[in-house]
Amino acid sequence: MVTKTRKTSDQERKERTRQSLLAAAARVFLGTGYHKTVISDIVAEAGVGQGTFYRFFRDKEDVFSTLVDGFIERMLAQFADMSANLPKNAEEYRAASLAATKKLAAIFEENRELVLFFLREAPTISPAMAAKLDAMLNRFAALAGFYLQHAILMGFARHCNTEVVGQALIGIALRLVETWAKGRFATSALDRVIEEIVDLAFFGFGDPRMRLTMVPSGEGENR
Amino acid sequence: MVTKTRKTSDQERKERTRQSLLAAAARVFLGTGYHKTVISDIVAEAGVGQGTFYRFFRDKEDVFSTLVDGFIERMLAQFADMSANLPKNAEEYRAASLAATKKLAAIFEENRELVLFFLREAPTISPAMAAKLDAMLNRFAALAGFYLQHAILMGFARHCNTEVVGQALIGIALRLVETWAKGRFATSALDRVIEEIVDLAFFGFGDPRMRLTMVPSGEGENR
Amino acid sequence: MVTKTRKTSDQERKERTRQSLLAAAARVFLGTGYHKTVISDIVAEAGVGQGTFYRFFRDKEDVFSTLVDGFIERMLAQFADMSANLPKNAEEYRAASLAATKKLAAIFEENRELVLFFLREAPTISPAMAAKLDAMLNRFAALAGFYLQHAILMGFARHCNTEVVGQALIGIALRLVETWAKGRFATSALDRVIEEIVDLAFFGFGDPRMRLTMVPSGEGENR
Amino acid sequence: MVTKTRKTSDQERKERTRQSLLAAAARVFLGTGYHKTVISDIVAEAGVGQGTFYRFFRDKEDVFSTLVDGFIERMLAQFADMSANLPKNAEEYRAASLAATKKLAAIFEENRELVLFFLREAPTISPAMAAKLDAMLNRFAALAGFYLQHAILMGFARHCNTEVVGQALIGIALRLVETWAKGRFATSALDRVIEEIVDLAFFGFGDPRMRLTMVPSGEGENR
DNA sequence: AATGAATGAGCCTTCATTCAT
DNA sequence: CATGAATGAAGGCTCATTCAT
Repeated sequence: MVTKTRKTSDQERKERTRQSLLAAAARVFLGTGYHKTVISDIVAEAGVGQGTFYRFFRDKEDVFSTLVDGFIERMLAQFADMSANLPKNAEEYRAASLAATKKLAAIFEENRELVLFFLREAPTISPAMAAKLDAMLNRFAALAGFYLQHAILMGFARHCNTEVVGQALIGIALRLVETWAKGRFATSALDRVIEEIVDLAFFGFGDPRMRLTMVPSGEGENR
Repeated sequence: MVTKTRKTSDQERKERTRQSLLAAAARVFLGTGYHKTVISDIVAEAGVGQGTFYRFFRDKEDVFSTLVDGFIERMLAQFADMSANLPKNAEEYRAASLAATKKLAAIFEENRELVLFFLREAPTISPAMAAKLDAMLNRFAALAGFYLQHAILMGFARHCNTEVVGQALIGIALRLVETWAKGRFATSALDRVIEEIVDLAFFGFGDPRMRLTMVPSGEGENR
Repeated sequence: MVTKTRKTSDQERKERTRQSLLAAAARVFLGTGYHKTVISDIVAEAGVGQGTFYRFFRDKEDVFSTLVDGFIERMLAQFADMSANLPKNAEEYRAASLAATKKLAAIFEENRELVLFFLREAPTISPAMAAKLDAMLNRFAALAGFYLQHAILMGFARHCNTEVVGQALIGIALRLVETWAKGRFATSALDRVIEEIVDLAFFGFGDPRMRLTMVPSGEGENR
Repeated sequence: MVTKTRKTSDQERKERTRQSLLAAAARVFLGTGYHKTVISDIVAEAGVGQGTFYRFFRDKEDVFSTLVDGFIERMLAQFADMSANLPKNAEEYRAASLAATKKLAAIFEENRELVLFFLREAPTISPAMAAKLDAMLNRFAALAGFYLQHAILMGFARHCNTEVVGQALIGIALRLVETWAKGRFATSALDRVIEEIVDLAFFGFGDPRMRLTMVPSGEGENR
């Protein structure tokens, strides 16, 4: 007779197996790369039987997808509350931008390998997976664009195409993540790099004196 | 005895075969993706026998690598002469940046699929291929950094970490390439997008009035 | 959960599969020759799937090697106890030689094809395999040499280079095995052939009267 | 117009090509082993085109066979005259045996690698090739048997099965060739080894005193 | 006659997937 | 439910052989 407790423990054991498969898959994927990973690597790493894999996942893409979904979920959760309090002035805006960037960097530091792996491999796995990555990046781009839009409306950012700039900011982040991971910028502390690019985003690299003449709507400046 | 004409025509035939394999490989890679492509796809597309492939290439990676080398070579050739005449003032600098970006965009437009393919797949193919892509991007980043450095010395760019900014600019370019390819920015013309990001690079998105207070050396501006 | 019985029966099934592959390999090797045999012949003969072969053996040489190791092991086991009781006089020595030769012949009769196959093919398969055969033959040669040495010391064999003679005896055995297998000596019974060569080994074919003059230490004989 | 000289030189060139293919094949076979040798190795070694091979030989076995035929022919030529003068007494018989063995050894020394190669590989190449080797060895065995028969008839060899002993002698030769080639017997000079085995053949290793009692027809000895 | 580019049959090997226990 | 033995489809690669030049 199957008691309720028995059922529960069965359930729990099953879930534990599933988790160890997921964890094993993550480790193997990171070490070997998605395309070179074979199912038997995963089950060996997880210490379960070959057939067990198929009780939980359809195939390699399925387990990858599951892993990725979890990651994206955690990722977006971190920024879910961000839209709650919008900056009220330029100072706050810059501070919020700096904070958001640092938060992003922190998340990246914690998940360094997984992030890089996902960014690099997702586009080559399947259209579905590529779309998932794309959707995530676009959400971030849209978020940045939304803040920028707000700043423009509030008058503490100049008028610009927020869609383009939003994507550009994501591009900066992605490239710096890659470069940072490869150990370039060795001399600069991460915080310095972040400030550097926030400055870039706010002020560009142009000489301040130049812009007086170059920006059409320049009359506001030389008051 | 082998006549000279015989040898020449053999040589030519061989080269034609090689080229048709390369072209076929490019087409198949783009359509199917590197990892899902099998050699028999390529030879079928090229209309040659299976064994013929191995007369020219060691394996799939070899043909990919050959394709990529050709592309990188053409790419760098386009920018080889750029360092010849450095901009002499801010105006020229901005014009040169705009021109370079447009040139890059034009090259991309011509090789749209190959570029995207290389950017996406290279990191997952092999460490060697990843290194090749990385090297190319770093060269561009260094080039941008070098120009920026020159501008700073000339006094028409503000002082900043040229290494970081160089990479950031590459990031912007990569992300916009991706986004553009997916048909976003549908409403904006390519030229507008380019101007937008060159402006971003020069001036940031910060409100010009803001920087008066935020940039320490701001007094130079409102004299 | 895996029960102990499950594990046991799995183990047994696996071993049975392995054995049927080994047996099939032996049959196919003998019929087709090592070099012309292909893996698919073996699996077809064994009645298992193509992939199954690779669960047990690395390649063709591996299965051959396994087969050979088993054979050598059985072979040497037969002669392991031989050194226990050394002959105490010439009579015993001759009897022991006859017995050993007959035993060898019996083993050969039982494994006729495998022996011939191994003798013929091993040298062409790989240096490792050639060395294995060589080692086995040298062990037999050394064994024969050792007995001869003992006989010389005991005074019932004339002094000679035991190393050379040991190898010569192996040579005789090998050649007769080959010839016998081909059905020559059809008229003579195996036992007669064996006696013939034991006599050859003991007395040579020279006329007894001749040796009186030819052997330097001949004075012992015509007392 | 094709002159006679033109024809001749064409003929000669063709023959030279054929010879260089044969020589190249021999070198490659010895270095690589028959089974691992591929046609392209041979043509590369010979410095001719791939197709040229097929103008002279049907396939790999054909060229091997040609090589072997030449070798056997030369081999047998060396012993063709031997039957001319048969030994007239035991002394001559022994001397002739020694001489023949030394001649054999000399031939072997000159063609060491080719001989070993042929002995080892022939049985695994095809039944036809195995038969060729077998036939050659049997001819030698028959030759030895014939001499022995003659000696028996003349009364300077004891009565024995000449067929068996003939093969046994070949066996001794083959085994010593193998062993000698591997560098064993390092201490003994070749001539000593040869004398050793001729003695073995004539007298066996048995103690001369023993045979008085053991050979049934022993009374003839101590007359 | 000689060449060597091209070919494709054929073998090896891997690995996702099934299924009896 | 978990297992792992067994499978065979699929793809890589080699190399003997052909044939246009």
